[in-house]
Amino acid sequence: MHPVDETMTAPPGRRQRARRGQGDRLREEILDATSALLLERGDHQAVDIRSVCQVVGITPPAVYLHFADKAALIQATCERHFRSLDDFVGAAVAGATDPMDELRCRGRAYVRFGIEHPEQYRILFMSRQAHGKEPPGGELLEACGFAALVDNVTRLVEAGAIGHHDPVLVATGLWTVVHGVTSLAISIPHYPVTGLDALLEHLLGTHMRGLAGP
Amino acid sequence: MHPVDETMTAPPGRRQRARRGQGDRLREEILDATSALLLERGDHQAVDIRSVCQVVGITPPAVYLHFADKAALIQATCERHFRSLDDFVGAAVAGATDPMDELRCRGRAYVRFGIEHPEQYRILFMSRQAHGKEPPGGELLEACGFAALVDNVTRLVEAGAIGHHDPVLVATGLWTVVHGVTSLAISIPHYPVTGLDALLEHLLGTHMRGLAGP
DNA sequence: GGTGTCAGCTTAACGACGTTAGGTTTGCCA
DNA sequence: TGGCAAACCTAACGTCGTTAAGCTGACACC
Repeated sequence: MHPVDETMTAPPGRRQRARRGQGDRLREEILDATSALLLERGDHQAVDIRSVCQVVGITPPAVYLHFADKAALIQATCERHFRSLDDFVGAAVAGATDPMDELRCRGRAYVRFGIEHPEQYRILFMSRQAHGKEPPGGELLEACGFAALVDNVTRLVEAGAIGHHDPVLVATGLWTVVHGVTSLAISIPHYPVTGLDALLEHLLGTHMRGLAGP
Repeated sequence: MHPVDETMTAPPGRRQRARRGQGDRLREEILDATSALLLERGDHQAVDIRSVCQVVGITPPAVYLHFADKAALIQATCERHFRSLDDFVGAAVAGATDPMDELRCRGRAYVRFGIEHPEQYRILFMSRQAHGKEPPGGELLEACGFAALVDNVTRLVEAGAIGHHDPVLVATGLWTVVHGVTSLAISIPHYPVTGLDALLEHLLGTHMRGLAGP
């Protein structure tokens, strides 16, 4: 005699408890559910703990066994999601003909990834205390492929394609530009009036020309 | 016989009701209180309606006679605050020697103003639905002095200092760059590693050089 | 096979917040 | 001097994040 018909669609209806050492499996399930709800509702304020729990099939306090609070949950969700940014940019850069072209591909891919995942981008790069006590060389920069960007710039400097600048400064400047585009595109409706692609190409072109100078 | 000693410090203790046609006066007082709390707590989520009411000396429902909801209140507070941006930039530009220098002053002033009022900047230019159904030529652009920026660029084009570009495109690009700096400076601790002034000058210099080209 | 233990949850509830329905006071005009 | 509407209050609802305290079932051990 079945106490409950378990042939139904999985989640709503009590989840079976994890095995002894498998407590961390729930953590991943919570992240999955949060990710889905974040995508569905497009706003982390609209994602509430109780909804997440309903999807997973647990009760609210169980969340706090794996995450300190809601902010930590949302943050972890976005960080996990953005680990794929590096791969995404890497794939976009694969067909680049030279370091200069590579840099442009990098910028285009970054902006595209950000715009395709606006809420995650907002939380990671536009929220208040996103990376409160992170050390200067924090993992956020790695998450957004900053090391690869610096490497790209360094190759350009060595090739003599751009003047003798500090690669870190140049890379930070480039990141700032593409972030500016991404950030405004996410937040401001009807931005830019002139068309996003046109603006991005204008910015990349202008910036590259400026870097090539003295 | 006094029901309550009204010689105390004004706010906590019932506010006297406004005159017949003066209901809008309360609106301004609510905005003042919200502004102060926003500055004090540095986070619009930490500013709650009840605290605002306590400062003003009213009860929560009175707020809803003047603002649709909390978001509208916060939004109105920031918009009112940012009306001074245009003046601030204008003052910074007053001593400029030529249109090119003026443009740099404009950029520096914009970044400075944003960083000095981070929470307001975040709400106005980095929040989700900040300007939901605004028409393309919305008032937000005016608030940030976009018209003056376009004018500045137009003068540069006419003077032959930069190539024959679309002034609106160039202005949008410049706005994007300074917004990128401001936005990251507000959100990311330890940004930029190379120093904020150095980065801003690098970006402005690079961009200007790029604009001067073909 | 029984039994103790502890990871892995649950039940129940607290306190704060945004918001609303409905009442009450007060200035002003006829 | 009434009446009316603007201006505000009282009281409460529902939701949310979060916590204290208890249950339960998988596993190690005898």
